Formats: sequence, C-alpha cells, structure tokens
Amino acid sequence: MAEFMRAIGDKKRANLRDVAKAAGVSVATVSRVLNSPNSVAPNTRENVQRVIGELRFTPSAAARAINSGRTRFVGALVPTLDNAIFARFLAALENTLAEFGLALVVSTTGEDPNTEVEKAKSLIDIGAEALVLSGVAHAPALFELTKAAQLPTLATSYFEPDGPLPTIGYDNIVAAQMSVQHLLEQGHHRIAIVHGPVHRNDRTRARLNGVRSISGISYSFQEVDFSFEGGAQAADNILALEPRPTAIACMSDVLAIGVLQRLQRLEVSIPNEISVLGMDDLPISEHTFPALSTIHLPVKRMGAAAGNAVGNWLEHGVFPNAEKLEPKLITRESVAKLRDQ
Amino acid sequence: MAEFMRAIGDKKRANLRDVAKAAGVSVATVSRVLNSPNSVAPNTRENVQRVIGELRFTPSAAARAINSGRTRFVGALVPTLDNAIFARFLAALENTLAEFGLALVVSTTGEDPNTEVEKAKSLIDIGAEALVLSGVAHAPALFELTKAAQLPTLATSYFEPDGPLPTIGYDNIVAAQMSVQHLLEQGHHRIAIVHGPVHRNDRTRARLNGVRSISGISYSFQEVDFSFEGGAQAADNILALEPRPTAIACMSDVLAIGVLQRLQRLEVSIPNEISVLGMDDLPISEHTFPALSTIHLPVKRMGAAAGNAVGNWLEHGVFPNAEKLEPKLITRESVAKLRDQ
DNA sequence: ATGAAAGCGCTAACAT
DNA sequence: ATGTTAGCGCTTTCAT
Repeated sequence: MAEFMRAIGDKKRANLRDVAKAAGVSVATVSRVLNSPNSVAPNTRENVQRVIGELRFTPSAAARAINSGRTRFVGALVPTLDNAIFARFLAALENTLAEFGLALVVSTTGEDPNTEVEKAKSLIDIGAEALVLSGVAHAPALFELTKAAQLPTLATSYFEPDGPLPTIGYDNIVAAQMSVQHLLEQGHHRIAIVHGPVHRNDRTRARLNGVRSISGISYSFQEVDFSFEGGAQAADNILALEPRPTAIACMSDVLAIGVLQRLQRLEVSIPNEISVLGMDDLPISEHTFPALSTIHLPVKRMGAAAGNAVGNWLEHGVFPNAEKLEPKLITRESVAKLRDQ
Repeated sequence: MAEFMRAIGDKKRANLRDVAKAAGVSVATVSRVLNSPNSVAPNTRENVQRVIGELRFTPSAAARAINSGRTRFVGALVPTLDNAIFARFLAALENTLAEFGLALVVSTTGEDPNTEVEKAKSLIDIGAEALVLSGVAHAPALFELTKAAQLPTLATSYFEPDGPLPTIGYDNIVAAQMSVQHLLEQGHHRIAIVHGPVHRNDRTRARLNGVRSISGISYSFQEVDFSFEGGAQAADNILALEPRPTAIACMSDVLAIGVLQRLQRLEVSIPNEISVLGMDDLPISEHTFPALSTIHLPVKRMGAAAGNAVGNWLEHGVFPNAEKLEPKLITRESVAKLRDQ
C-alpha cells in the first residue's frame, strides 16, 4: 500500500508502541496512563506523559473505536443549512447531545432522497452511532441501510406516531390549520396560500392538507421557489388576482418576508390593504416592518427533544416515543381584522 | 467490558468472519467482494452478497480506517450556522470536497476559541483528516493540537499570507475600505460605522482598521450585538447623533438589514435622508426594500477554493498557498449621491 | 504497579 | 480465483 502522507510532516505519527519504547515501559502501561492514570505510579506516569508530549502522540480514533465499539457521535441529515430554521434546530440538538458526551455531525441533502441515502451512507461509513433525519419522506434504500446497520434512527420536523421511524416534531397539519384559522377569525374569507415546491416535501404537503381542511374560505394557492424571490413572485401573482385576497398565509417565513418586501416596494400597505401571516418564526421576523405575525414552530425544543431521545437510546437502550410539540400563534403587526367588505 | 447495545437489535453485528463462515469462503474473498467485486467469480460473488444481505452485514468503519489509515472526511469549524454567510461557504466546501471523495463534518464554535479547541479535539478524535477554520484568531492550544496530530489545517474568511496557517479568504481590510471609499465617492463625509462585537473577532477588527485607514471622513462607531436587533439599536443611536451622519456603513448585511427595517419603521427615507451600505451580500439583501447596496464577499468561491486546497493537500501532498479573493461592490438602491450640503 | 499476549474487524501481501 | 496470514493501533484480561 502506498505510503499515505497525512501532512507536511514526514515521519509517520507515533503510536502506542513508539511511546512505550521511548519511555521504556510496555504498551499496556501507556494505555493505562491514557485511560486510568491513577492506576500507574506517579513517576512512571509523568515520564510517560512527557514522552507522549515529546513524540506528539495522539491516540488513533479508529483503533479506539474498534476496541470499544463506540465512536460517540451521531449524524444529522438536513435539507439545507441555508435556512435559519435548521440552523436553530441543529444548535439545540448539538447542545443536548453534548450532555450525553455525544458529538454531532451534519450533512445536507438538498431535499433529495437519493442524496440523503448517499450522505447517510457516508455518515455510517465514518461511524455514526445514530441518525437524525428531517421529515418523513425518505427513499426505501435509506430504511434498508439503517436496518442493515441496526442504526438507531429518528425522524424530526414531523409528527407521525405510527410511521416506520420514531418521530419527534410538530404536527404540520395543525400548524397550517392554526394559520388559516387565525385569518378566518380576523374576518378573512379570501386567502392566498404561498408555499414552496410540493414535490418530495412532505412537510409542505401536510401543511397544505391542513389548510384545505378548514372550509368556509376561498383559497388561491401559489406554489413558488422556496426563497425570498419566490415570495416576491407570489406577491405579484396575488396582486393580479380578481377579486384580490384580503390575506396571505405563507407556509414559511422566508416566503412571507419575500412577500412583505415586494408589497412594500409596490406601496401596498400592510396590514391595511392586505394581511400577511408567516410560519416558522425566524429571528428576523420580529424585526421586519411591519413585524411579521407568524406561527412559531418549536424547533429549539425539537432539537433538545431529539437529542434526549437519541442520547437515551444510545446510552440506555431506551427506544424513543413519538413526541409532539405544539406550534404557537405569534401575533405581531402584519395581520389585521378585516373591516370593510 | 460491558456489552454495548447499539440498537434494539440484540444479537451483535455480523463481521467479516461471520459472513465468510456462512458463505463457506475465506475472509479475503468477502473483503474482495466488498472492495474489488470484479476480482471474484460471479457465482461466489453473488453468493457472498446474498449472505451479506441476510446477515445485514455492514463493514466497520473503524477497522477500515485502521487499515487504510484513511477516514476520508475533513472537519470544518464555523462560529455559527445561524448566519447564511457560513451556510453558503459550507455548501460550496462540501461540494468541492465531494469531488475528491471527501466528506465534510461541521462543528460550531460560537466564536469562542476555547469551544473551538474542544470541537477540534472531537473532530480529531473521530478521525478528521484535515481541519478548516474560520478566521485567524485561535487559541494557542488549537495550534498545539493540530501540530501534535500533524493535521492539515486551513484558515478561511481571512487573508494573511504570513500567518501560522495557510489562509484562503478575502482581505477584510480591503473590503471595509471599498465600503467607505464608495460612500466617500458619493459625497458622504459624515459616516456611521455599525459593527458587531470586536472582542475575539479578528474579521471585525480588520474591517475597522480598513475603515480608519480612509481619512477625510468623520466617523461615528456603533458597536452592537451581531443581530437584526443590534442593527435596529444602532439605527436609533445614529438618528440621535448631532450632526446626523449622511450615510451608514454596516460591517455585515445582518446589521444593515436591522438598520434598514428600523429606519423604515421610523419613516426615515432611504437613501434620500440617509444612505445605508452593507457587507456580505446575503440572499435576502437583493430583495429588501430598498434593495441593499453592499460589498459582496466571495464566500462561495472561498468554499470551493478551500475544498480544492484541502483536497490537494490530502490527496497529493500539495501544501496550499495563501489565496486572496476579491470583494466586490454591489450598488443597488440604498446608497445615493449626497446632493445638498 | 507493570508486563505479556490475545484479540477487535478488517485489508493486503503472498501463496496456491 | 481463492485461501492463509500478518499486521493496523489500541484495550484488556491474566500473570507476575
């Protein structure tokens, strides 16, 4: 096998044996100062530690893993990092896992089930002890993979008590219902729904089902790119509608902000001329003008719950229960009661 | 050692020997169907593959790593995921690394050098072959760590040809100079500078140095939290200034958007009453109203460049050169020429 | 308190 | 085309 140059440094990394030889002790002793320093005499210990420093010895993770059977890290698969909502989820997940002494490794899937399988494979290859997924629409190959590796796997961003995987998340149907219900209570009966691509996105689909379940409203659905630009686009379409909707329910804050900005540019007054409601509750949503009313999705709590579930699964063999977290309506300035007809 | 339950599944994972035995072949043959399937007879191969499926065998990453000396993944350390700028960088980095057959593992440091050391340690522990850092301000322990592990390490978001680490990034000083220079050319001589915490943030410090290097301007510096709220805060402070600055240069788009929204709320017309300039060029910046003029920071190219550098370092032993990427002024709507005095 | 030696699961020579 | 075998770097009995 060709010699692998892992750095500019040429002389290959020192190993246990090198240290043992240099310190004039056995490998067992060196291993002991590494793992249970108190079980070795102070003199020897200090000597060995000195040699370890001199030789710049770092234990091989692989060799450790092979012996302990543990790598102590879990993998997370998210559609994209380019959405603050996942960032916040991951931050919470990472923190909670840390309490179990578990590290987190993140991969992005671009919302593509095949990429997800590839990335999952990589994660398993490098030794992930568990997987945390987003959403519930996954390629069959993914399930085979995790089953084959007997890998604890958790789905999030979704609540589905009877699915193939334990899920921790909010009920997207309910979240969407809250959204439309609120608008209805404010007197709106002609509502435009702005949402991202439905294709392969189970969360979006669930939300739309939630919307449709509320009757007594005339809906106009706008499917656009999941981006600010998409939101702007939707705003244009909506303004051209006859009769014009009195409110816009966006299935994501990113979309809602795109809508907001475009309406502002067109000098359509919000919420006087038209109401806008978001979903997610991003950090920025509180600071838009007007401040965005939205459905808060509990992603931080979801991250913490997922972390606990995985931690207990891995450390105590506790199979997680499906866990449902409640979305919450946040009323700010972008939705108004409908006055005149 | 206590038996580790890695899943609900109880019977321990099958290994190469189990497969070999069940298939009636040697471990070498099984290893071959795994790594060079063509070198084994179709019959045997298919048989072995069948057994692999039945036994749900997945090769141990650790054992592989120990033999090949390779884990094929690199670690990246970023301050936070909660900023689109890092998300875009990471996406580009991940894609480029993939071309080298290298996976990416991300950890967040919260801009804290000590956390960075901890996270770096974890990354090395799980077998990262290289590290990609953000910024150049790092704890000494970090350098010791990477030196000890002889780990290829790259710093980004910064250009510093003579530093301890190879760097790939833009010159933050130049970026800030471009910002102020542009405002100056538009006739502004009283400028407010809005920036995040200077403490431990080398990029911000460099930018401020860039600002100060341009003379003929009266500056007012506003240090605020790095957030939309921080930007809003700064806007309030600036409006109270006597005489009022004619332009605001923000050292980040997040801050600039905070400023924009607050000014809008206060009905201060942009750019008529005051000009606002950002830095970063986030996806949203193009869609604000008015559209944000800003200094584009080439984070995507930076991600690609970093990926290539690390890939070539790892795969071909090529030590990277420091690489400098140019920021670029994007003029949109939020900055105007100063007319009346 | 320390050492010798047997593996962990795999890959890669080297044989056949 | 397939098998045998010697490790990879470490942890862990079991002796001493």
